[in-house]
Amino acid sequence: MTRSREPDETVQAMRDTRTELLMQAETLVRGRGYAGFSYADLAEAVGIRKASIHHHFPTKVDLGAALVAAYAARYAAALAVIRADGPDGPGRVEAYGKLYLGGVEQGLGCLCAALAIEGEALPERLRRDIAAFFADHLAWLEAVLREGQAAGSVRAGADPAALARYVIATLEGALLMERLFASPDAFRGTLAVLVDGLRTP
Amino acid sequence: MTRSREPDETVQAMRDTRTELLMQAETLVRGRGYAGFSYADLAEAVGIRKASIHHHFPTKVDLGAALVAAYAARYAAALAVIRADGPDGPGRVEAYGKLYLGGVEQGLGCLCAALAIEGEALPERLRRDIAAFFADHLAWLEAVLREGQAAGSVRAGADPAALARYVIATLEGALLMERLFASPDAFRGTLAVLVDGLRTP
DNA sequence: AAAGATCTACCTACTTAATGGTAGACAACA
DNA sequence: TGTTGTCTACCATTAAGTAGGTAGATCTTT
Repeated sequence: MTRSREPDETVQAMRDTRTELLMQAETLVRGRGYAGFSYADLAEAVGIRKASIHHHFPTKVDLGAALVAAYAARYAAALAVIRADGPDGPGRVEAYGKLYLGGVEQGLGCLCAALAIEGEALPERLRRDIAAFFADHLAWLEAVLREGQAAGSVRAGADPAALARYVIATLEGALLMERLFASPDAFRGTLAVLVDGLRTP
Repeated sequence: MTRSREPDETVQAMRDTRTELLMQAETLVRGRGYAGFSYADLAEAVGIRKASIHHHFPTKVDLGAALVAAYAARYAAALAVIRADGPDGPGRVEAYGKLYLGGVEQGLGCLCAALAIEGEALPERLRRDIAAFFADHLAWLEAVLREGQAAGSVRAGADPAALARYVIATLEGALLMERLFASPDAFRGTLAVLVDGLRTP
C-alpha cells in the first residue's frame, strides 16, 4: 500500500488497508445489517476513497464473503481454545455463550444473523457461507454436549444434536434482543438459565 | 377507493389498498429486511404505482410503524386467546412457540427481528416500537410463567422475568436459524426442549 | 334534488441523492 | 519495468420523496 505512515501511527494503525476494511465493514454490518451499509459508509470509516475499496473487494458480495470467512475463522479459533482448556460440558457451553456476550456489550449483533435476516434477497453464495457457519457451530456443540453426557456433566437422555440447535438458538436470540435493550445483564441471565438447564441435576 | 371492482375479484381481493399494502410490505420486510425492500418492490407486489404508496404511507418510516402496529395487534390477539383457553403454563408457552413456527414454515422471519438487526441505523421511532413489542411479550410470558409456578405446572425456583427473556430469546433465535435451514422440524425440536425444561420434574 | 365544494385514491412525470461499479491516470515501490 | 494501491472522474441504476393533475365519490348548501 501507498498510504504515508505518519510518525504517530501505532503498530495497530499500520495494519494494512484490507484488514482495516474488513474490521470496519464488520462493525458496519453487525451494527446496521448488510443492506444497511454502503461502500460510501465504509470508505468514510476507513478514510479511503470509495473506488479503492473495489480494488480489494471487487463487489459487495466478495466483501461479504470475506467478512464471513474472517468471522468464522475467529470463532473457529475461539472454539478450539474452549475445547482444549475448557472445563466440563456446561462450562464449555458457558464459555461459548460468553463469546456472544461481547456483542451485546459493544452493541453489535451477530454477523451471520445480520446476513440471515436478508433471506431470499441474500446472494446465494453468502447464504451458503452462513449456513456453513451455523453448521460448524452445531457440529462443535454437538460434540461438546455428547462428551459432556459421556462424562456425566451434561444431563443424559437428550439428543445432543437437538440440544446443540437449542443452544445456538437461545444465544442468537438473546444477542438479538438484549442488544436492542442494551442489557448485557439480561443476556447473562439467559445464559445462566441455559447452562443450568444443561447440567446433570 | 376508486379502483374498479372487476367481476372476478373475490371478497379477499377486494380488501382495500391500505390493507393490501400492509400485507405485502410485511412479507417483504420479513423476507428480506427493512433496508432490503423498496417502495418500487412494494408497488410491483401490490400492482399500484410507487407514488400511490406515499398517499397511504407518506414515508417509509410511517409504513414501518404501521407494520409493527398491525403485527403487534395480531400477536396481542393471539396471546389473549392462548391465555384464555390455553392449558397449563408449559402448554401456553408451547402454543406461543407455535406462533413462531408459522414463520419457519412460510420462510418468513420475525418482523421485529428484521427491524432489530438494523440497530443504530433504524429510525428512533421504530426502535421504540419494536422494544415495546418485545416488552409486551415479556410481560405476558412473565405472567404466564408466574401463574404456572403458582399452579405447580412450571418448575419453581426460577425468576419468571428471567425465564420470560430466555423463552423469547430461544424462539427468536430458532426462527432465525431454522428459517435459514428451512427446517420446521428442527424448530419443533428446539421448542420441545424449551418447553420440557420449563416443566416441573 | 341540483349545484357546487371538498375529499379520496390514484396517476404521470419529475427531483435529488445515493447506490454499486468502472476507466484510466499516477506515484511508490520491488 | 511491472505491479500494487490509490486517486479523480465518471456511469447507469435505483432510492425515497414531490408536484401537479384527474376521475369519481361524498358532503354541504340552497
